[in-house]
Amino acid sequence: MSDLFLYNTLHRKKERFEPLHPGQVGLYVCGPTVYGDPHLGHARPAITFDVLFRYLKQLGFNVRYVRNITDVGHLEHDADEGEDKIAKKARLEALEPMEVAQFYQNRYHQAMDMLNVLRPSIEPQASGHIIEQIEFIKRILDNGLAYIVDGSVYFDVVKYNDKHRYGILSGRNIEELISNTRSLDGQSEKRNSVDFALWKKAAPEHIMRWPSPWSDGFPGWHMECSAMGTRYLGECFDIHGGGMDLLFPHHECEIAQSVGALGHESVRYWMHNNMITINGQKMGKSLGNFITLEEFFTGKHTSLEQAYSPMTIRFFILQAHYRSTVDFSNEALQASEKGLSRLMDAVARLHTLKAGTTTTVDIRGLRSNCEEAMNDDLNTPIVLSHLFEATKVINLVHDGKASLNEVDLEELKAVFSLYLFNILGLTDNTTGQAGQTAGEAYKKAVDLLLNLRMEAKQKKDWATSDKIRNELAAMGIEVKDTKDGFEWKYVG
RNA sequence: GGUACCUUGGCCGAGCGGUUAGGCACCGGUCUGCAAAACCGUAUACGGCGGUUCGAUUCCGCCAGGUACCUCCA
Repeated sequence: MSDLFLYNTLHRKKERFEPLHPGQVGLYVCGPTVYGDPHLGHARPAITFDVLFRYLKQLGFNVRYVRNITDVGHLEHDADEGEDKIAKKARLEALEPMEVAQFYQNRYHQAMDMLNVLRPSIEPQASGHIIEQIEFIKRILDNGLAYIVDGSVYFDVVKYNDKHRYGILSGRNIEELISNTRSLDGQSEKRNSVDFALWKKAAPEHIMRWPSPWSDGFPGWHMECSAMGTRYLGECFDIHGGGMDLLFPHHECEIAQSVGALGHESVRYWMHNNMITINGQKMGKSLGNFITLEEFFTGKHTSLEQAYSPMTIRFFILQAHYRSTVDFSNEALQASEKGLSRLMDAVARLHTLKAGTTTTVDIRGLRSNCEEAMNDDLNTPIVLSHLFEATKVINLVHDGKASLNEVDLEELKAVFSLYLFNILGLTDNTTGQAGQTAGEAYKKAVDLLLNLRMEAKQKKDWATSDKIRNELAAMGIEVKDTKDGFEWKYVG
């Protein structure tokens, strides 16, 4: 079996993945800031790293997957006044900040569950790790790489850059950054524009605040990931993931903080998923062009021609490689919906196939082809293309135009189950929902009706036969006639 | 302005120095009481101009167009 290669943003190339400790993988991914409804942009990293998580486990690694919940910090852009997002939203809605954070965290979990994204091993909240963050800042201060101004603590990027290189991840150099950074209005306590806050003193009206050696305040933008990553995965760990938009400054600052506190880098492989675009432009909160996941699931958004199921969204995302941008459009989503349905129909059909005495089509390479694609930096579109090739085989066998022996048939079932369900995490929610809730009795009832229809057809009683089909269709049950019987599924 | 990336057939989207990606749509066919669906099959491509090479969509240069980051953002 070949080795797993992952694209490491730090070195801008694919590298063989070798964990720090054999058999163990530490994975950290930047999670959501819980101050708004989850949108399509949130789905991409969640699904990308969900697939990585699933695949690493499949490879036999013991994985600890940490994905944070940002419920404090993150200064707002016009907020040199020192107001953070959570607090601002809370005041608008006259709620406790933690109430707001909890609400959106729950919403996030709901959406992710629907997308069949597995929960991480640990999901730490920034607000629950203020002590760790303070300790982390202390270490940076002890190393002389931060300074205190009126109760706030800033990282001294210029000083850091004397000994280390600030910009190794994003490929920027500090001189250009200094000359190009727009000077923000108002006071700056920072010695240099490139410096960033480790701790911010809270303004009097600021309600999210914690005591610290320096002031009552809150941690800076980038601190939580360094502190919590170190806490749960150690001073050095394997993989850190997140969206490409976090590459700079967020991840660059994390590196500086870690080196500043620990004396060495923490992360061995940096992975970044690309953005989802809408009309060629990034779908983002700041641009106001995002569509929430709930809007996708219900179809209630002016840009949407219809509702799209969570699995359609998941499939749509997996059809592109995670490092490419994906352009959203109704057309593309509808194509995904049909493609997914074709795949799922084939799986359902697969379990009705009877083994033949001989095998006339070659499916031997399927498993290794899928594995090879996954090992090549998680090339999920290629995995899907192989599964579509196998779909063709299933259909041929179903039509009696090819046959598979017992061993090959079992292999085909095993590979589909492994890749489609376990690794890509797709589920069959077209037939699933009604079938699962109503159970076997419901299925048998439909089968009974359709058997009656078969009898009517044999008597050429087209009126009865059409009536059964049409009324079932009205209830959302789609009937397809086949050579020697029927197939049906609930389409809602 | 700085940095990085992208440009593939009607649409989406992989990939690679020489061999069919795949999906959706289209067209042709099979099946069918009808219809729908389903299934099978064919076709269409690599932004422009140069260069390297026996050969480039794939490597290099230039040009055009686009995107992202440089400010919170997945």
